[in-house]
Amino acid sequence: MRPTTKDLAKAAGVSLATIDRVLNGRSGVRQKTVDAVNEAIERTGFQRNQVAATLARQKGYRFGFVLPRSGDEFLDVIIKHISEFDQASRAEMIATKVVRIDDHDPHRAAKTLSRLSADDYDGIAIMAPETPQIRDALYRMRERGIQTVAFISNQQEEGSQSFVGIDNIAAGATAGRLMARFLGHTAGSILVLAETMQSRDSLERRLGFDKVMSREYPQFDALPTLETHGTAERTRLVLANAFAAHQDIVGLYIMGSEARVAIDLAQNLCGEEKIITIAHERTPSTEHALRAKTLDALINQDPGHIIRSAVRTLRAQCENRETLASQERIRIEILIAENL
Amino acid sequence: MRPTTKDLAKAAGVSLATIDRVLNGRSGVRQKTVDAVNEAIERTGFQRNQVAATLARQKGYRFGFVLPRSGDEFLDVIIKHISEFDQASRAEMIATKVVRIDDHDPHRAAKTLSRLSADDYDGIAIMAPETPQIRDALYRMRERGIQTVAFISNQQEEGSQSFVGIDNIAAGATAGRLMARFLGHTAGSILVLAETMQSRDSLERRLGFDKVMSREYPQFDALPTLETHGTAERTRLVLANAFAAHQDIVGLYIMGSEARVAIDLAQNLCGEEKIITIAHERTPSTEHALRAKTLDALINQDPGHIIRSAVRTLRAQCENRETLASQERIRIEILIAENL
DNA sequence: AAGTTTTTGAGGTACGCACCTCAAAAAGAG
DNA sequence: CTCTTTTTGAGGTGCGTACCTCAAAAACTT
Repeated sequence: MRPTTKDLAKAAGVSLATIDRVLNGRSGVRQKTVDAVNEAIERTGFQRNQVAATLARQKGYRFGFVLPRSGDEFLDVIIKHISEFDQASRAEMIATKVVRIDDHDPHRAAKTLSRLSADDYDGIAIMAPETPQIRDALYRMRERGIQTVAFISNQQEEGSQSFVGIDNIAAGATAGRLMARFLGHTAGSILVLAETMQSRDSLERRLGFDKVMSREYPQFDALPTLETHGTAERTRLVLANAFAAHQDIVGLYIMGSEARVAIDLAQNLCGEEKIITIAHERTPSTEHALRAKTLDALINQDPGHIIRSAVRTLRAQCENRETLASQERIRIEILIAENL
Repeated sequence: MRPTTKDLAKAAGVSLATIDRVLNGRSGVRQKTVDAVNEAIERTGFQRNQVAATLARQKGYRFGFVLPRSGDEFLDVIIKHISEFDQASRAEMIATKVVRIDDHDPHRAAKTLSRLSADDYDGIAIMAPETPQIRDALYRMRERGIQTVAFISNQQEEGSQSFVGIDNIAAGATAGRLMARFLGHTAGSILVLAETMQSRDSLERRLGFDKVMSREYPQFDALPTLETHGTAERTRLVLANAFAAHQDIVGLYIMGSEARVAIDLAQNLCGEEKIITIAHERTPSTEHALRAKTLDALINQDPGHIIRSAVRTLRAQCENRETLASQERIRIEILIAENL
């Protein structure tokens, strides 16, 4: 039988109340006693029964997913998955809610964050660009006792904060390698498209892409990143200009998660010769393009896994546990028509 | 506040005892009453609190993973992941154990299965070839009240039993498409290797592979499947013969999960011209080969996901719940050096 | 040493459900 | 209508932990 708090109390030679104080980090316990209890935990191999703990807490766990207000197709997919998860996990006493923030105004975003109270949220997973305001807001949030985890968009390297999502440098490198291999022996220019190069994610993807292309495939010329600013008109404009300026375009790498317009457009502009097109994130339209062969490959991060992983991470933080890093690494998925 | 059993009792106009009887499928309740309770469940939106239920059950859940005794590298990976999972989920009152069966002797295997008691296992996930004996043993097991789920190796189509794993036809097609795209404009013969073509998994993979190759890439000649019987000697023999008989080999597709020997061997036999090699399942050695560029792509099913999914499925069956199919579909992963 | 503060213990209640017993009520049989 | 069988209700206990209160003990202060 696994030891319970009662057994632990006996083993440590203290009372249940003290065990409770130590286990839940309450004050008023001498360091000496804390050490004795921890020693007993080690010795007996005590593990808190999370099932009973969750039940006793009354309120299960309430997690918030902080997402940008303005969104692309991928965001819709994420939101759908969050609500699905919410449904499925209610029986486990885990409630998830989506909170939208103004992604173009860091001050307003930070203000929204500052209004999130520990009375309503045990933790939040945030997808937002890294700005000083948001960084500060997150810091204060943690001080308020709300756990935080960055997801999809990384916040910073410093490791002070956990992150759930893919390694974007590796994702870019993956795209680069696939592009080169699919192109085979041909040579020419490759277009790279992003919503904006302000975002760290795009920068990292580009970095990874170039690392592979420039070092190993000199026959290709990866052109400077074109910025679409997320609008259809501008996408049209920059793509038309690029095709006019370069006659030898053989590939298109769409780094942003809104690929719809670009795929359709490139299809028309490229003429007879088909170009290899690679995009990110599985959405209804990229999926359709993949099936229609207007897209050759998709680099994807599974929304379901990301969400579950974010919740597991937040929960572990709430319970002061470690997570198995191996279980939480989000895979960089390569999708083609056959493995959708 | 979510309704509890108490609320449900009031809503249905029955006592807690009756609610308990209905919820846990005990006998001695008139159909009329059962219907009334179910109607009240619908009406109030009652959902059993699994946290409390698990706690009250005393014994958490005990699941067995039935694996073949003779194993390859992939099996080792699976086992490692199961024990990792076991560690991590003890706090959730879920215990997992590995049970080995004799995969070459269906009768002994069935006998081992018949000895598994409902007193020791709430459910089992089985990875085994489909034979009448095993099918029967599984049937009887379910009668004994043990939930079952097939994993990795499918048992049958009939849908009477749940399956956690990849669609092997699609996996084969994925391999085929990648093979063709990586080969580009070259032409020639492609070797296909399997442990045995007796297994349904290999058959399905071959089927998918051929579907893509024969229909869309007539320039390639996918040779008949070579069987290695899982031994290094035979692998050496069939490969040497094949390379001797065909001078135009450009690709190698290894369908089994023991790729080590074949990769090394093909590397030596193919001479100057590099051949495109694709294998299944991530293991230390396929991972190494991928990094060393002696392997071009890997088709993988994530062991961690499979195991978690199998457990979620078994648990849902124990609790008489549905699972979200979308959450449980195992992805056919494409791995290259960049997205390992 | 007396007083003050800090630390600890003993005991309780609650969470939502499973599982048990026994008696009472309802339904069916003759 | 009585007798038997089936169905239902009332009540209890326990799972392992969180969280609370109050008093007692121990540790410092002056």
